[in-house]
Amino acid sequence: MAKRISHQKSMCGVARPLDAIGDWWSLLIIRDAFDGLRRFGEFQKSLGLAKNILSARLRNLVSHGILDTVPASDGSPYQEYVLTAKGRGLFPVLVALRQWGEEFFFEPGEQHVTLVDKEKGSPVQRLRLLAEDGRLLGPTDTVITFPEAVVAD
Amino acid sequence: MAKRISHQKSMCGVARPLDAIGDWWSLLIIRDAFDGLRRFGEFQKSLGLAKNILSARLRNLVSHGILDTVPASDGSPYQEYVLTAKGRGLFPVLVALRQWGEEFFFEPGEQHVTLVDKEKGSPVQRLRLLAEDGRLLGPTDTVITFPEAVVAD
DNA sequence: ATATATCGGTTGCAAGTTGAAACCACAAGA
DNA sequence: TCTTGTGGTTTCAACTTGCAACCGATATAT
Repeated sequence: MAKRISHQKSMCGVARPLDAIGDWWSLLIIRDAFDGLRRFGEFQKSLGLAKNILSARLRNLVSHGILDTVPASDGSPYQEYVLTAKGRGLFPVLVALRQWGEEFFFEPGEQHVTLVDKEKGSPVQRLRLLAEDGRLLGPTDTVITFPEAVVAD
Repeated sequence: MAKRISHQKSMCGVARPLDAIGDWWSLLIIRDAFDGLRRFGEFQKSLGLAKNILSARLRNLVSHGILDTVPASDGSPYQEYVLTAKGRGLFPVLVALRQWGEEFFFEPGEQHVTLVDKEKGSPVQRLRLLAEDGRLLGPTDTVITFPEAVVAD
């Protein structure tokens, strides 16, 4: 089942997540879980994937601690799949992906749903990456390394 | 080559991106591109994937307008792969994934590289999602809909 | 009691994808 | 000339995907 990354060098902070959610369907399952879906059949109907695949994906997500199975909630003898804290931690990933999709994958003017602030109904801002001192950071302003203990400038 | 999603409902702002970068390697290639890698051989050495796969992935990324091929830069008769604006737009996605990975995929105390502010060398803050009026938003504070379509309760 | 349906899967199998290794074309160097 | 390095393509066995059929447990209808 595991995609088998044999590469140590790649097992960085980006590669490890991909090992858990790096396939196509998993993120869509998680997105639906954020939307409140919990039952096998709900996911299957929403996503339209084959049941064996859904079964495998759910099992994989549970084994990675992203979803958890809880006995039931409404009488039925089945289980439900709910996001763990780790799973809920994927919220920024979904938002980032969605914002990128909205910016580059829709024609200007093409009608589509978007992420809005529930309280006000107004669109959210873009995700922001801030430095420790509050400066807004872009791709060229960061580097991947061990944080310096340095304080002096 | 395309994973062929036939599901209209799924072709939302999350699914469209996944159609372009939804496989395991593509994001790692893009990550390396952010790190300054440009040449076929550099990607191959860094990632350790088979050359045919790399070739296919690069072609796919170029066809999606995420990478662009430029003739050469240092005399060699080959081409280089550079991020387009669309590709650079993936920066928040990578950051989100990395921050999630750092939070949940490393033992507390396990040594690992992280994203730091290039200027100061200090760790960056977590990505923030802000409402239009500046409130910090979490998973339960947002909903996916058409903007302004919210009904008062 | 019997038939039927629904839910949450598993199993079988055909088709598609992946990836290691071999091969190829071109250019530079010895 | 022969060798090395770069940037791929081709080949082919192994693996993954996904449709469809099946299964067992409950629920509902007759």
